[in-house]
Amino acid sequence: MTPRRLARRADHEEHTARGGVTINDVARLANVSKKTVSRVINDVPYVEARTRERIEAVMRQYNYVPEAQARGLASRRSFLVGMVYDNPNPEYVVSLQEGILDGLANTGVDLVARPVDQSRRSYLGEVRAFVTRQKLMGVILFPSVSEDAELAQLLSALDCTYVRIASVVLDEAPRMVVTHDYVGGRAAGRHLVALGHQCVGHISGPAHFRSTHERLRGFVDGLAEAGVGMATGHSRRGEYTFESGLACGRDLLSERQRPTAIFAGNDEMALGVYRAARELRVRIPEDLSVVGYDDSPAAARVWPALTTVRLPVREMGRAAAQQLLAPDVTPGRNAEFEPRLLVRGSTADPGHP
Amino acid sequence: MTPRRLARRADHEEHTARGGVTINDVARLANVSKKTVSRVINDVPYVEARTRERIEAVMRQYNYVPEAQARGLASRRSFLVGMVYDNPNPEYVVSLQEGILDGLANTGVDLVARPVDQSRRSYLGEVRAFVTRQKLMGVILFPSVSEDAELAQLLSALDCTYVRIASVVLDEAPRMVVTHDYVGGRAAGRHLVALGHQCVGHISGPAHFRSTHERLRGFVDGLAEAGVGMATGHSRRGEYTFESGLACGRDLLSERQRPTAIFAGNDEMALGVYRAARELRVRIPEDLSVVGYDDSPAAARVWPALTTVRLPVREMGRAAAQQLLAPDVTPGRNAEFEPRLLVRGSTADPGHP
DNA sequence: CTGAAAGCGCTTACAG
DNA sequence: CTGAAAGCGCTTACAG
Repeated sequence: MTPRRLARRADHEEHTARGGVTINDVARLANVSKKTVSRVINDVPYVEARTRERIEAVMRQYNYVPEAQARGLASRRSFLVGMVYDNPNPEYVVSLQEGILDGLANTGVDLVARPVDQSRRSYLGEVRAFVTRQKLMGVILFPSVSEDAELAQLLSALDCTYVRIASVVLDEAPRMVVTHDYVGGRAAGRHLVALGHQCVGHISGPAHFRSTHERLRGFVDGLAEAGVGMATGHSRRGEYTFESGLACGRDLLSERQRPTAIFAGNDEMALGVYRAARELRVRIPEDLSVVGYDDSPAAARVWPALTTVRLPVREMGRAAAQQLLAPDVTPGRNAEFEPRLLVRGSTADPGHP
Repeated sequence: MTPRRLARRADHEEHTARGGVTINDVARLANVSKKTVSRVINDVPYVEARTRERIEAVMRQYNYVPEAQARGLASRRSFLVGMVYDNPNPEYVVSLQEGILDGLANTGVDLVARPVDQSRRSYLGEVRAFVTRQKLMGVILFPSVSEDAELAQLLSALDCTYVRIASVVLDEAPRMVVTHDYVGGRAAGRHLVALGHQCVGHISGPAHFRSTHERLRGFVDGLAEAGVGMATGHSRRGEYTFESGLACGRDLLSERQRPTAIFAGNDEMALGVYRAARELRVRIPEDLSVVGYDDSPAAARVWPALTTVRLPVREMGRAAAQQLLAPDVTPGRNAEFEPRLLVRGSTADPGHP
C-alpha cells in the first residue's frame, strides 16, 4: 500500500467511525448551507447542476449517508416498513420477505420483521407498541393476520398505512394484494375431473384461514362444472400440518368407498397423505392421485413429484411493498395474482390398473 | 356503548392518531419535568415511588410509547438490530430470525432484515450504507457472510457491534456463536462405521462455506477412528442444492465400487441422492444408507425418513441476540452449540441382503 | 430525588 | 436557485 493510499484510508476512517460525517460537515466542505445539502439528499429540483455535483462529490468522498433517525424525526415519518406475520410456513415467509425487499430496493427504506401470535390477547397491543415505537411508515400483513379486521382498524386509527395480503378482497384496493385461492382450488378440481376422477376427497386447512374456504369452494366448483360432487364424508378438516395430513389421509383412505384422488389444502398435508398412502400400500399415482397447494420446495423433491398450485409469492411481496410506497397508483384496481397449476407425477387417470 | 365509553374512546383516539402523545404531554399531565419522565422510561433508579407510579399511570392511560427515533437521535444510538444473510435455506433463515426475536423480546429493540449477495462487488458498500443509515446498534451475521473477514473489519471500522454465527471460531468470544459442524460430521461418520459400513461416499457443499470443510473433516475423522478411509473418487463437490445432490449421487452410485453409504453435506443434497437412488433402483436403506445435515422439515417427511444432524438453530439465534445486547458476560467463553445426530430410517447395516 | 438548558442531525415553513 | 431560524421528541451533562 502506498503512503498516499494509507493517508486516504486514515482520513476516510476518521470520518466513518464514531458518528461519522453529518450534514453540517458536508455543507461546510461543499461551501453551501445545510438546507441545500438537504435538497440534494431529497432529490429536490432547482439546485444548480454544478452545486449539486460539488455536494455529491463531497458526499461520495466522505461516505456520507444521511441518518434515517434524524430525517425521520424532523419530517415526522420514518424509513421503516414492518412485516407482521403469523404464518407457519418458512418458505412462504422468506419468499414474501424477499419480494418486499425487492420492492424496497434503493428506496432507503428498510424492513422490520414482527412475528405475532394472534391467540395471545395482548397481540393487538403489541402491534400498537411496535408501530408507535418505530413510527413505521407502513406495515404489510401476511395471512392470516391480514384477515383480522380489528388489526386493520387499529392501524387505521394509528394512522399507519398497511397492505393486506389475502385470498379475498377484504379492503380498499390500495390496501390489498389478492391471491385468488378460489381460482387455484378450481384448477385442482378441473384437473382431477379431466383425468376422469369421480370419487374425490379433500383435506382443508384450519377454519380461521380464509384460504381454507376459498380453496375448498373453488375445488367444489371445479368438480361441479363436470357434474362431479364430493361425497359427504370425503371432506376432512386438517391444520395445514404434515401430521394432520397424515391423520386425515389415513381416514380418507380407510373409507369403504375410497377416493381415487385427494386435494390437500397445502403441500405439507399432501405429504402427510403420501405417508398415509405408503402405510396402507396405496400407490401414487396408480391407486391415488394427490394434489397439493403452495409449490413448496419439498413438492418437487418427493417421489412422485407432487402436482400442486403455485402462487408467485415473491412477486406478491414486491407488489405489496410498491403499493405501500405509492398507494396512489391506478385506484380501483387491486394487485391481483392468479395461481397456476403445476402438473407433476402425483396425478394420473383413475383407470390405471 | 355508553356515552362515557364513547367519550373515553374519542379522548383516547385523539391522542393516538396523528403523532400521538409525547413526553411533554406526559410530563404536563403527571406534573413533573420531562426529565423525570425520561427517567421512568429508561428505568433509572432514584425516582420516588409515588412519582413513578403517577407517571406510569398517565403513560398507560394515554397509550404513551416513547419514540425510538427521538431516543436514538438524542442518545446517539438506535433500537434496531440488523440481520445480514445470504443463506439459501429458508428454514434456517426463519428459525434463526425467530430465535433472534426471542432474544430481543421486551427489550424495545427491533430486527431489520438485510439479504445480501456476496458476489456483487458493491456488497460491502451496501452493508455500510445500511448500517450507517439506520445507525444500527448491532448486526448478526449468518453463514456464509459471517465468514467474510472484510465484512467484520468494515463493521469494526464503523463501530458497529456484530455477532458472527459460524461453524468455527473466527473472532473473539463475544462476537461468536459457534456451531461445531466438525462434531456433527464426526457423528455421521461414527454412526456409519458403527453400522458396519466400509465403503462410504461424501458429497460436500461449496468450497467457500466453512461448514463444508468442517463437516467433511469431522466425517473423515469419524471414519478414521474405526480405521475406515474414504476411497479417492468417493468424494464429490456439490452446491448444497437438490440438483447437485442428484448429480453427485448419480455419479457415486455409478462407481465400479459403489459406496454402501453416503453422507451428504446437507439435507437438500441428501434428497438429491434419494432421487438418484430411485432412478438407479438402489434401495434405501437396504442397498444404500444416507445421512444428511440440518434436519430440514422435508427430512422427516420423506420415505424413509432421513437420518440427519440437527442444530438448535432457534437457540442459536437467541444466543446471538443476547450476546449483542450484553456482550460483557463471561468473557472468554463462546456461545457454543453442539449438533445432534438424529437416527431415522435411511441408515441401516450394509449386510442387508 | 428532581429540573432547566442545550443539543442529537436532520427538515419544515418562510424568506429572499 | 439558496439560506437563517425554529423545531421534531427525546437524552445528555450539569446543577441543586
